[in-house]
Amino acid sequence: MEKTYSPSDIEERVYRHWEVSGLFAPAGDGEPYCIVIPPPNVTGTLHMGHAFQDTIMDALTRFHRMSGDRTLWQPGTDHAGIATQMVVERQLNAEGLNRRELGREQFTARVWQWKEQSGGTIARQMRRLGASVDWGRDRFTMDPAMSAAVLEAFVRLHEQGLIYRGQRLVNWDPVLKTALSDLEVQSVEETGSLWHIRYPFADGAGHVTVATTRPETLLGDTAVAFHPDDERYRGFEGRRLRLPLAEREIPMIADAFVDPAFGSGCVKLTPAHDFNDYEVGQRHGLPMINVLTADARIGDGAPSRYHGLDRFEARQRIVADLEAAGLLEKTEPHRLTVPRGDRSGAVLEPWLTDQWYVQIAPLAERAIRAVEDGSIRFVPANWDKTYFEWMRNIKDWCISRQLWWGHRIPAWYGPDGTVYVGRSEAEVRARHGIAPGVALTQDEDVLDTWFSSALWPFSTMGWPADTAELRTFYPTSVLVTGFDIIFFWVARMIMFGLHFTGQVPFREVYVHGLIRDHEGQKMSKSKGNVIDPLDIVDGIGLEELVAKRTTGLMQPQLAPAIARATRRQFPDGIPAYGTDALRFTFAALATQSRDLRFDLGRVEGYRNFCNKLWNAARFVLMSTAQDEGPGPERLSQYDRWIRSRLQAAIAGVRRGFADYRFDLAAQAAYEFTWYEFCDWYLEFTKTVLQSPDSTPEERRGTRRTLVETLETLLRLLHPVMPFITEELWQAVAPRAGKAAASIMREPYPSSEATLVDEEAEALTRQARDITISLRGIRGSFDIAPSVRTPIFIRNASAQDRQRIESSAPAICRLAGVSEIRWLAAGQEAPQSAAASVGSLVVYLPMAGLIDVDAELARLDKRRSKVGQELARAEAKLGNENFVRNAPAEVVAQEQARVLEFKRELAQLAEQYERVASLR
RNA sequence: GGGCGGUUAGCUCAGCGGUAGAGCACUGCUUUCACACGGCAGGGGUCACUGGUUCAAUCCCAGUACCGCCCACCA
Repeated sequence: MEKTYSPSDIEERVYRHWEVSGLFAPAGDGEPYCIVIPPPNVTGTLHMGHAFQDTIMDALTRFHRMSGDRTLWQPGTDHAGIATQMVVERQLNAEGLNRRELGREQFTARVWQWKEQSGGTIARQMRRLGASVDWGRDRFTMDPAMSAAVLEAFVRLHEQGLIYRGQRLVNWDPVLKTALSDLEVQSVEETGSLWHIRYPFADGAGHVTVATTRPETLLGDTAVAFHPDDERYRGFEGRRLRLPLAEREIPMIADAFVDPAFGSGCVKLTPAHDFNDYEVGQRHGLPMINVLTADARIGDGAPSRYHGLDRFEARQRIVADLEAAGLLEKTEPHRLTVPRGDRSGAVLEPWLTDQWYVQIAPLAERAIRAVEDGSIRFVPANWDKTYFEWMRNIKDWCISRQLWWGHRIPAWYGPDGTVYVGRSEAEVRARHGIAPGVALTQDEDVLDTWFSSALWPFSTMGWPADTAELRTFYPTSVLVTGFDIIFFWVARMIMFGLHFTGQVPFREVYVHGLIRDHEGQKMSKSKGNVIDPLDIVDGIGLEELVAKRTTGLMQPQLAPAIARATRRQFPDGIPAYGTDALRFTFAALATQSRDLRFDLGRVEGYRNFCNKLWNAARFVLMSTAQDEGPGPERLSQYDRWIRSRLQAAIAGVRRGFADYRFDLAAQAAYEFTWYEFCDWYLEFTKTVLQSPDSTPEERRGTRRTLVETLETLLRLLHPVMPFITEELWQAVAPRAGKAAASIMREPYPSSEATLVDEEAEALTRQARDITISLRGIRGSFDIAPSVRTPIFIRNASAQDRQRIESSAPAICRLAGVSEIRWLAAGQEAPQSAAASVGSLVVYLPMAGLIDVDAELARLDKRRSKVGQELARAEAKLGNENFVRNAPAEVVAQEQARVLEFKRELAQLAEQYERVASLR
């Protein structure tokens, strides 16, 4: 074995072995356990957030698989309608083409081609990250079977009256020329203007003033409203105004929606271009005048001199015309929230169109109840508040998109405009008796991508058929997701799951934080702070990294700054840390926080941990390469100690998994491995294995313990660090009498109470405390590690003496002790430095070497610390309320501490005097 | 406007009604036969602030300040 762990030699080979051995498929007849992957964009690449999420899902999957559950991690990808279509359209633009020229069929063929070409990236990345998904069940949301599920869901909802087509205001993206759902609208606060405009009365008697941030919509105004209780406008209801520029007459109306304190208390109403105005318009039966076209130019509803103007040009023109007419009272700067499309970034328009909607209230009601009654549990629990908040205010879901890439809406229109919904044109014709000669045209639109995503937990299992998968794995066990898609995805899966299957889609939702860069910034291409997870695994040179970050930018002018920052942060590029180090970092990062700062320094630390484990295994293998042959065994106190500590570590890691606290699980595993197994136990075993005094029985016991502890530890670590543990396990397991194709299906360790050994722990604790005290003294006097000295111990009871003698070889080895001598009461120690260990005093003689001042300073420091503690403890006990009210064991503990402090202080004083007398 | 978080060592974060922790960084010693991606020792914190509850508060409660996120129809 190499001295240094080299992940690149191992990972791909090990993964291939797992995959060809079919180890990822569900097996056995244990309790079913299932996670469906949140399907990433099929043409995308995995970013750090995916890698993080995949690590958690894989750790859970491996944990449950090893626990004997029939475990399925269901993989798949998403067609990502808008995102993918935009990418391909951009490709076309670069070739001087556009999708309209190509036509629908050719265009979608082109998208499929792009999907085939780039679709393998994610699978490759996931393999590299060690994801143990069942590749045999890989799904894509536009696979025939998935599409059939979408069709079925749509038709059923329609039949049940839960999908309807209607004309109403929708969020319209004039760049992408499609409707969007409320969720796809980003509210961005921006600086604009507030224009105060005079609307003259039709009878020429003065005017009212209205304030607006969107003067161009004036052309579509159909009323001006004020608050019914507003004294200033008492009796104005029904008065007619002459709408400037459009020269139409519009009424004044009263509606409680108006805030009298804002501006003049009068608001213009444009029911066709504003959601509020629309509602007021509905209440008052106002006409709706559409003045915008699909690409947000001024259209037919407006006076012809404005036709064809872009909305922002029109705004300038209209303000100028108003000013010329003396109707512009004033203009003020104004902060306002602007709705923008989350994909295009374009300012959205509320626009009157025909769209398909899901009537959401009946679905939401059940979905709320499922979380209220605990059928679904959020982890951390607080997220249910966010969920309820949204679900209780939810509105109907606009599901039609004016795109070509996606599931086409299964609706056909007859020549008279009648709408028929069905699974196919043939079905529609048959059901409605439409003659072959009558033309039917299918709806041009496709469904919102999230419509198919909402079916994912059961469509991947074969729904609407009643399949074995569905019966076995549905409801799935847990959904692992970021909080950013609770509304987009989680809520909709719950609604659809309950509606179509009558069951929740998952029992738990583990909501993790979002991976940000080391400064807490969101990782994004335009910020230039993106790290490809595989670049951490395999490493990347600086130039390549700079190139990666600066090519394909939407705003190429950012490239130099990004290049500079990258060169500063990674002057030598990124070294190859390996998958396990990255995965361990993710696990350790998975606190309950919603922002998780990713720092390469931590990866380095956990890479070192991998190396530590590697070398520990190397040591175990070397130490057990030769043995005494079979025979009786005897476990030393150290053997019993590490076996006992291992139980605590197992319990800690298991608790972490059970609570979705991967950070705590990682910490428990790390601390045991490094601070107990490596730092102490491996050192202890040297005293047994390298001492001529130890018996064959003892050697056998220690060798067995070394191997068994490491073998168990590897299984304990495997869910988080699959590669290194597999590689080492294959070497170590045979020494423990085990052999298997993989560690993957070996049982997950469980904590066994019978192996907890208080006596061995106490014994070892004492040996450790003595060692640590002596090292402290040696450290403060700069005694070279090679110098060995005798020590003296005072106050040892017969039991202490027996115990310490049994630990003597370890103390001698680890603390540079040549010999342990005992001081009888009243017997003087030679010139020494001293330390208290429980009731014992340990002396380290320093004949002639002792630095009197240094030792006095050291004693002083300790004395002041102990003195402070003592004062605090005594003050507590002096408080009679404490003694009366605190639990007896707390009081007793405090009393014990006082005794301990007093004893140590006395010893310190005595030692101080002895040392001082040497001056 | 509503909702939800956060504030603990230089940095990133755990923790928790009763002795304040880790990683990284820092200082000193150390290349002895698992590991220098190592070992040993060490420095560093009035746990944001103010009140309250309690025998006891970093922890529970209330308020304040600052930071952040989400939702929302105020022109």
